[in-house]
Amino acid sequence: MLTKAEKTKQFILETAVPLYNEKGISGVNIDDVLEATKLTKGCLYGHFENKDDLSEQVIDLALKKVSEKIREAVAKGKTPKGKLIAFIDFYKNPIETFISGGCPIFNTAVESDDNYPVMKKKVAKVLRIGQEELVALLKEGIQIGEFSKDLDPAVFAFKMVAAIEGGIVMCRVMETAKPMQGLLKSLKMELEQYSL
Amino acid sequence: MLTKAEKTKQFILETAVPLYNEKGISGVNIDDVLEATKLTKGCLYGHFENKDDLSEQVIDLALKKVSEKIREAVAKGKTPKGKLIAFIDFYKNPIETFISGGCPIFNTAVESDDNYPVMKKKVAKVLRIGQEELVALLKEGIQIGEFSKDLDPAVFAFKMVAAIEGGIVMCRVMETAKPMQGLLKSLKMELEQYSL
DNA sequence: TTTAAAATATACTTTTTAGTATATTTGTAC
DNA sequence: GTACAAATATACTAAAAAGTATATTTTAAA
Repeated sequence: MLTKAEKTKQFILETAVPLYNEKGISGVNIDDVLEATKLTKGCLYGHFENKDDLSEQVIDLALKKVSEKIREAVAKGKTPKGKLIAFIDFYKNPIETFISGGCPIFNTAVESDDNYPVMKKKVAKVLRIGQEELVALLKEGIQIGEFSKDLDPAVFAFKMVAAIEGGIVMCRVMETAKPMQGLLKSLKMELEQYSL
Repeated sequence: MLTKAEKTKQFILETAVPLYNEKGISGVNIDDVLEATKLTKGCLYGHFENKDDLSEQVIDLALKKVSEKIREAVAKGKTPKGKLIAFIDFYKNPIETFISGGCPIFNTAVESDDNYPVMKKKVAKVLRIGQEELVALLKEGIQIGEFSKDLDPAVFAFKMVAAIEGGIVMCRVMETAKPMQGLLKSLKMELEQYSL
């Protein structure tokens, strides 16, 4: 059973996740977190060394949550092709995202790039593992004869994620989910072209 | 001729552009700008009302600079297809970008999304106009018989920008320009498929 | 060259944010 | 139920950042 302290800490992290995803690491301040949790400084600093410590654990949780959710979605597909389509459909709605504020992987990637080397490493790892999993899926698809050998797994995996993540940002800023539909359809068509 | 004050103001803006692109709007503070320009507060506040005013003008300039540079690059292409290939090649090197710190359009898009409505509008406009220009180029290509009518201009324009911008972020975080080459090649191949 | 206005520098105040010392409350083992 | 430790709240200090008043320097017109 979780102790009261562990529960509180988890509550703080869970509450802070959307806050960080919306405002960014530099944009969040401690008072925002206190306001959102209705807790006080004494309490917060009882669970975290300082703001950096909090930020790191929040980002960790955000990355973990979204990674797990995507894996869950992908797992619902029956074959490699089905799994890839499930992946493509994951961010069907780029405005109302799983964690409010867009994709935490990408948000953190952009902000950490020149400023937060520790976070940057974390995101890089998530992206790298994600790419490896997608490549493995595409290779499996080729092996079982679902896809043609002309399909380059590494190139397609990268293109897919880059386009989807880029598309999310564009849709959010332009305040329309519409182009996303066309994009996802186009990615599926591309996959279809390589289908046997 | 530019007065001294105008020169100084331009100098501040030009110096601040890469700073903002690297650190983000929330991440930059006035002292960073003073440090980079070797100027003093009195001087800076003589040219800008406050930090928001400075930020807005810096972002304006960054967006203008990158837009112009892209237009220049595209203009070098002879036909619609040539122009599109020039566009695709623009961010060939996602690590050493035109303005240090990645693409200012995307960086600003991500940060402004939930925090800076004014900037968000500016980026949305830049993206919208960019899409319109690319769509026009693709339509022209279809009209003059360079591309097949099966090519959907709006979908392809969106996919292209989303993939490139997403690819830039991924490459930067993973610290490798390699996947970008595969992506750009793949986008060109896609264009080739629709070529007559 | 003189001089008045514009531009810039200096030295300050204010505000915001992070962090801490200590008091109070709450949970739990006895 | 009591007592002790863990958890949380209060009220403070410290640091960082923004912003301002005023002095000094520079520019350019007369």
